[in-house]
Parts: sequence; structure tokens; C-alpha cells
Amino acid sequence: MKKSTIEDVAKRAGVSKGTVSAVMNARNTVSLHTRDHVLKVMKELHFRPQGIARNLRNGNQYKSIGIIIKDLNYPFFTAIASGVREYASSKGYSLIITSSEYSHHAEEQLSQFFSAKDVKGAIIAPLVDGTAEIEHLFKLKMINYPFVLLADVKGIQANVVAIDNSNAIKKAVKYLMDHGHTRIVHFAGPPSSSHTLERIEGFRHAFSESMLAFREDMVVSVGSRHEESYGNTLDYFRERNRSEYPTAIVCFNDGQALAILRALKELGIRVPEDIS
Amino acid sequence: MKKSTIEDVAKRAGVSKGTVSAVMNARNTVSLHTRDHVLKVMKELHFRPQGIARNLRNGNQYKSIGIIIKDLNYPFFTAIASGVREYASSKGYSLIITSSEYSHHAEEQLSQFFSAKDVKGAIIAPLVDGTAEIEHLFKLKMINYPFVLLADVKGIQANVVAIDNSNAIKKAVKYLMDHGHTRIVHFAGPPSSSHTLERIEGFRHAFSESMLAFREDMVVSVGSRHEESYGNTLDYFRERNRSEYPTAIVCFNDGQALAILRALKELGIRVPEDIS
DNA sequence: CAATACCATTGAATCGTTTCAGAAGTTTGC
DNA sequence: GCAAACTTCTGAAACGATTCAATGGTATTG
Repeated sequence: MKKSTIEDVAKRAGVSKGTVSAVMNARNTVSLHTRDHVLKVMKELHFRPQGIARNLRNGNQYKSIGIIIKDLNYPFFTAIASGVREYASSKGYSLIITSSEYSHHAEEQLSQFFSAKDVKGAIIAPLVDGTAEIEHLFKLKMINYPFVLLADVKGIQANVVAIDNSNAIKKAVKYLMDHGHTRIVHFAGPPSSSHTLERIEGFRHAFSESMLAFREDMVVSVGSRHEESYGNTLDYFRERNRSEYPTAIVCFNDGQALAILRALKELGIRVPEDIS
Repeated sequence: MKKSTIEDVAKRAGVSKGTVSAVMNARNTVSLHTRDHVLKVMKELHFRPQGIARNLRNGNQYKSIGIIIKDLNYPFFTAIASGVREYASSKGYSLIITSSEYSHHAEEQLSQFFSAKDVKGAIIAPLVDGTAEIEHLFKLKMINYPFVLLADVKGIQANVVAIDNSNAIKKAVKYLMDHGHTRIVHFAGPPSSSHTLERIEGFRHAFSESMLAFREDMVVSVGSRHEESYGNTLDYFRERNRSEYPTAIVCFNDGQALAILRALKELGIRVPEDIS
């Protein structure tokens, strides 16, 4: 059963398209009798007007921007979305939220959706790990579609808003130093992530700008997946005795921090009494 | 500066619309020379094709459904969204997530957006508290737009998926009874919410189906906003002595439970040792 | 050099609505 | 009984892109 159009309805009801349109838009220029008849025919044909066609004719009055995050269950992303929504809202824009859930195909679909529906612009947290597939970003550029990336993508010239990984960690370390810590260790994230590398760099930097010496064993690769970080943390502390424990740990992200806290608790190490 | 159309570009570049279209779609039937020229003109006019127009002509091939939740920072809603996304994805649909953040105006805007952009259908968590403004739902019905509500809305005939409040609480209470609790109290939500009423009803029901007698003072109205619930809980326990304490509390929702836990901790009442 | 193939381009038709000037029919007013 | 006013309805134009048969021009072939 083909989708029926306003013309089908008009024909079957024996009126003009204009009249059907008037009925739909509840204009009072149509007699009760024809109105009812047209409505009946609409039901019969299961008629549903095509929003796209109305939208074209009426002009696209919807002020909206879109965002593609990578993970709906990762509070970091939903917090970003929420913040963006708030600001957008203050400017009269709606925020349309979508998530790729780490699928390249979904990311492509969603960016297409945004441009096809004339969402005014998009914020995209791109999948950069692995071999990046970026033709869809090129497509957006080709049609001049405005978008901002939440991470650098090699081969794409675009506006990027990203975390200043290096400085953030540097600040954290300096804070700890200012509070008297000397045995500080960084539990780093997955080696494949550029965030991990930049944060390690910031960690080193903090030392080179201080009186304290940096040693390679101050950076421990424990990953960011929960079980992995948890296990690695257990191992780390079991492999050394209490006198070698750091007095402070700089974590990679919240999720990892939770895994570490869990491991420390199991080991009977108190936070923040024993370790900050 | 009016938005420029493909026709403006064509005119200025001295070619036909068809040619401009061919350039945009990277068809290889265009000579390099005209191609470059057209691209240059496109830049000059800051031309961006209207997705809506392409979409109309090409047929709307995007399979997507929308959801309007009420609060991005309320995990209950994001969990729903995530679950819906997963199922939708398995059927080849994208999920478009939006949040009204308790604004009637936003809810209206967003539902309009969905129908205007031919998102195939929507799931709406409607604002039912206070004097409901529901004309936008009528509009959706008028154009036969398919939607499902996540709560009953008086005056609207539609499909509703909602929590079975009464039974859920009844189950919870019976569980506590089966574990030997006799002094069970329900800390109820805001009186304006129908959820509150239905849950109280379920609470009473559990008693009427058991050997235990229900007393009015077993239902305490503490609200659901954090500070409110926290304060009311403090008051509740300060007003009576230890022998009158319930052995189990049935809370209204997670947020309220957190506030209650905080109050109990401050009062030195242990959970679950002293109270379940 | 005629026949054929190939290349680049055109422009009218199309997608499904809404709008609005005008027509046709009915009512009112004097 | 005629003009004016009102009510209802019509149908062509418009929104902004894409498509594709037709066209004219150039290159290739025997």
C-alpha cells in the first residue's frame, strides 16, 4: 500500500487539494459537511501529511542544533549534552541528541540525518580510534554544513573543541605538589588513546617545572575498562610493600577512578587518609 | 542577506541548475573547468543546499524515531532512552533524543519538530503535572502522527506505556512483610503527582491483602526534591523516640532514597542494620 | 566524409504540501 | 430585484532541490 498524498485524498473526496489542506489546518473557511467528509476519507486512506513537504513550503522555522555523542551511558557525554542543551535553549534553539554508540555507520547516518533535516548545525564526538572512516565528514564539508568536532580527526579541517589534556593533568599534579605530596603516580588510560599520551605528557611536564624528579615508574598503565583497571590496581599494590606506596594517585577518568577506589578498599587502603 | 538557492548559484555561474546539482553530488559528468567555477561561486554566495528540499525530492529514507524525555540529568530517563535506542537500532532505526526539561513550550516545539521532519514516530514523556496544555498532542492526532505516551494524559486518547505504580509498591511491601517486617512506612512523593497517589494506593493494598492492619500514619509525605525529603526525614525521626521507629521504609524513588539515606546517616541510624 | 560514439550541458518535470487570487453560489440590504 | 457582501471552493504557482531525456558539440572510425 503506497503512502497516500493529499492529492489522493482530494480525488477520492471529490474536492481540490486546497480544500483538503484547509481541513488539515483547521481553517474555518470550509463547510462542516465537506470537512467531515474529507476527514472520513483521510481516515479511510490512513492519510498522514508529509512533514518534509510542509516544511519545504512553509520555510524551515525550526531552530535546532544536533549533537552526536558516543555513549549514552557515559555520564561525561550526557553532561556535555545537558550543558549544551541549556545554552542552546537560552538562545532559542532546541538540542537534538543522538548517540553513535561507537558505530561508524551510526555516526554517518546521524550526521546525514542532521543535514537532511536542516538541523542548523551539529556537534560531533567522532570515532577516531582505529582506522577512521571519515567520508561522511567530507560530505558535510562539501555541502558547507556547519559542525564542530569534539576531538581532532586527522585529515579533516574543522573546528575542534577538545580537552586540554596536558594542562589539566599538569594542574592536578601541581595541586598535589602544593599540598606536600612527593610520591605521586599517574594511573594512565589505554595506550591507544591520544588522551592517554597527552595526559602522560602533562604529568611529566608538571615535574619538569618543579623541583621533583620524574621517574618512568611514576606512570602506570592500568587502562580504563573497569575490570582491567581494577585488576591492574590490585596487582600494582600487591607487588610492592607499604613503604613504596605513592601518597597520591592521578587517575585517567572517573570510571577508572571508581575501579581504583574499589581495589583500594579491598586492599584496606583508605582514601584519602592513606592515599589521595 | 537572503539565503541563496541553487538557482542563484546557477545564474551567477552562468550554468543550469542541473549542472550545479551535478557538482554538488560529485557526479563525474561535469568538466573540471565548470566544476571549479561552480564551486567558487558556491563559496562566494555561502551556498548551503536545503536538506529539506533534497529530502522531499529524494524521498525520506531516514528511519528514525524520536523520544522526548523530561530531564537529561535524571538517570531514569536516560536509561529508558538508552534501552529504546538499543531496540530501535536492532530494527534499523536511529533514535533521536530530546528533553523538555519540564517546559511545556519545549515539549510542544519538540513534538512539532518530529512531525515536521518526518521522524517516523515519537515516544513522549508528557508533562502532566499542573494544568496540562495538550493542544500540541491534539495537533499530532489531527495529522495522524504516531506517538506513545509514557504517562496517562487526561483528555487524550493515545497509547500509553506507564509504570504500574500500585503493583510495584505492593510487591515491595510484600517482600518486606515476607522478611518479617511489621512496622513498614511509606515515604511518599509530592502530593500533586499521580504516581504518589497510585503508590500510596498500592501500599494500602498490600496491607489489606495481609494480616497486618494499615494505619494512616504509615504514609508520610516527604516529597521528592532533595532538600525537602532530607529535611522532612530529619523531622520525622526527631519527632519520635527510637521505639517508634519503623523497621523498614519504602521510598518513592531513587533520588528521594538518597536524601533519606543522607538524613539517616546524620541521625546515626544505620541502613540496613537499624532500618531496611 | 558520413556514421557513430562520446562528453558536457540544459531545462522541464517532479517530490507533496500551502497559499491566495478569483470564481461560483448564496444571503443580506435597501 | 439588483448590488454588495459573504461563504465555500478551486486551481495554478511556489518552496528548492534532483533527475533524465534531449541537445549540440567534439572526437573517433573505416
